[in-house]
Amino acid sequence: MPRRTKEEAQQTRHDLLDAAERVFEARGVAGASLQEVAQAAGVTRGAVYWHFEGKVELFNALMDRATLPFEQSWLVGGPDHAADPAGRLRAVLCDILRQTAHDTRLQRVLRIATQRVEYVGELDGIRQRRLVVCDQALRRIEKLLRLAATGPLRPALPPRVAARALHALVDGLIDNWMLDPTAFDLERVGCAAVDRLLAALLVPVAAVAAGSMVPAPRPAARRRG
Amino acid sequence: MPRRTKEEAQQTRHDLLDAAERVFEARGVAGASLQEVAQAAGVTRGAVYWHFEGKVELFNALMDRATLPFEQSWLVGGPDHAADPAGRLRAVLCDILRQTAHDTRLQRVLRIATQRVEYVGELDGIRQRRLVVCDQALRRIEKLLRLAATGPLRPALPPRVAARALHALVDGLIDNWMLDPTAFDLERVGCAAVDRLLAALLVPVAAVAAGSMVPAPRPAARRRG
DNA sequence: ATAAACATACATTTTTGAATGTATATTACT
DNA sequence: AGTAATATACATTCAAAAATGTATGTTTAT
Repeated sequence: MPRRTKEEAQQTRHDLLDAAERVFEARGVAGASLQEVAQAAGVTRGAVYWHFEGKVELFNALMDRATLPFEQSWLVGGPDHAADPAGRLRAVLCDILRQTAHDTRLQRVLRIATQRVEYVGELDGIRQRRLVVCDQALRRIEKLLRLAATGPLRPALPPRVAARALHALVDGLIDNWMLDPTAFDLERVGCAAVDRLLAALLVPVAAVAAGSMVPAPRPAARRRG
Repeated sequence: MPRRTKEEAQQTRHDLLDAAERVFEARGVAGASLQEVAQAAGVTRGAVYWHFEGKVELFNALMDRATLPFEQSWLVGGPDHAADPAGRLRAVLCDILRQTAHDTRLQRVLRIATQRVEYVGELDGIRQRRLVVCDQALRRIEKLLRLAATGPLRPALPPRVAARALHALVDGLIDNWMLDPTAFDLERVGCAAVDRLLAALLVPVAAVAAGSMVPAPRPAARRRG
């Protein structure tokens, strides 16, 4: 009994995206058939092909719905001009960890993007997407680091390198936690780790003048040991 | 013309694993057909089904060949009882980064394991495998941290937490670099980041007594704001 | 001679894309 | 306001391709 009202049609589209999330997480993007997705949504394949060109566009629409509001809330919004940019940076990074640890839907989409899809062919767009988000995050972190350096703090590394380190730490924490969420407390352990790295990256001017506090790590090998 | 000598048969098996590496990287594990793998190895599907039960066992054999020598060289071997455990820890972590940046075959297998396979169904064994390696690495790092703490250094965090942070940093660096190897210099940036985090994790006893050097990061929220 | 090390052929299953059918909202027209 | 016309929102059906697993054939080392 087709031709529901426009709102019902949009509801069907929404249901299809929800179903796709569940099916993709359970069976993988390549392993899932559109038959399974349709069945999980309570419709037939005809509805899928009406709303989407095929599996690729369905997947992209799924990622759009999940990541578009995501990016804007963190990477665009935020009064970075406020005082205490170091504290602001810490808050931003820890919020990401906290949000990831608590938001079930976010976890599902993250799991699909990192463990349930092959970055190949037309689905390689997911890699491009991750690169864009990564770049935005790096810019944001670097900007806050530079702002922090205008106070009584000095960066111990070039801001770009320091930003890369912070981003890699948060990314690695989330990745490891997604492999086994029972392994450790993402928010608690993660925030502690971010605190430590931030402390090492933004040192008081006095400490910089007196030399770094590194416990005698031999300098990086230039060319030969 | 079958039934070559035993060595030739083993060579065929080896060729099949090589071909699988290339095909899996190019088309993804789910997206690749055994026909393509056989063709890339210069044989037919009959040879594949003779040497392996199917795609799953082929994939597992591929991972075994790549990761088994890997684990033993880093996680088992190594005179950790030597002096300067902090320097030893730094060397181990930076060696991982250096090796990853230079070993093309390692990169290919890493890319397959992280971007070319869906962690689902029978292929979910790859997740278990990553968890085992992760656990071994954590133990090794934690052990070295404890050894380092017997000297004039004190860990600024519980060793288990500190080990998790170091591991996540290295893992995140490698993951980000694998997304776009042209984005930054893995060895140089990575070693600098490891140095900084190590410096923050292993602080001189005097600094511990005087309080941490954190630039006033508000303490992690306990329960509510 | 026998079994290993493949190649070849075949039947089955699964999925896809498209084509077609159809009932109902919506719109244009009066 | 009522009604025909049309586009919408699906369901159903179908043909074709592709991949898998197996069964069987063939050659050669031992």
